[in-house]
Amino acid sequence: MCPATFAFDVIGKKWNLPILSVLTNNKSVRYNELKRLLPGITGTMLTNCLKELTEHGIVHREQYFEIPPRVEYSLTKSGEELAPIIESIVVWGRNNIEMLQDKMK
Amino acid sequence: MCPATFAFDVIGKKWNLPILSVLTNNKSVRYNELKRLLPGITGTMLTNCLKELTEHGIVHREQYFEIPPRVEYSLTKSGEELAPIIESIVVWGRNNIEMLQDKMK
DNA sequence: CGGTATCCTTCAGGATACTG
DNA sequence: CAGTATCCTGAAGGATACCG
Repeated sequence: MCPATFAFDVIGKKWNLPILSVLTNNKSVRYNELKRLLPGITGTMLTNCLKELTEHGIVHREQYFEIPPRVEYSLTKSGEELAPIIESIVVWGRNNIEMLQDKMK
Repeated sequence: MCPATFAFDVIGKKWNLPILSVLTNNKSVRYNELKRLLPGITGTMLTNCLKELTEHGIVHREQYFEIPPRVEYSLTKSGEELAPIIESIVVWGRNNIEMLQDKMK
């Protein structure tokens, strides 16, 4: 598969950027915490996305066998390399939305 | 709307990154040329995406009233600011896909 | 050439209930 | 707590035909 296609698929999934954004701003996040920080996401979607991101080596899943169970999600090395990109996307969004609003006036 | 949400929506649409990627590598592209450079896209989708990107001030549409008609699409100032981001996404994809393939071995 | 209009299909994503 | 399993809906996306 073409690297660009691979990257565009990862970046271009509805919930992936929001999830990665949360993980960029928090060292390690639990499942339900992640869900709380992502208003509108359903459990099914969160699970699917995390699974895919984990398989792609972008997110790390650490399971602690305690009662009650605890699972922590964090960025892998690959995921951390994505962090500055996500940051610049947010910055771009901030600049661009201002331009749009100026036009509306 | 939150700037991050706005940016994630733009970036997170299936065909937007591929389209912007083509426009990043070509100063100005015609409709059918764009379609040819994006294998798999349908006319409907290309039209919808271009319309939305134009409304968001990311893509510029220049119409020449000739016979036969000619329409050129290019990046606006906002769109050009996105170019380095797209480039770094592609670079990230190239590095990451290698890591994935190494794991498969 | 560069679309639009129309109708159709598929699957991403959602709701709910249940489990180790 | 952190999921699975199941079923379901709607909207993203596709195919086709036609138009300025």
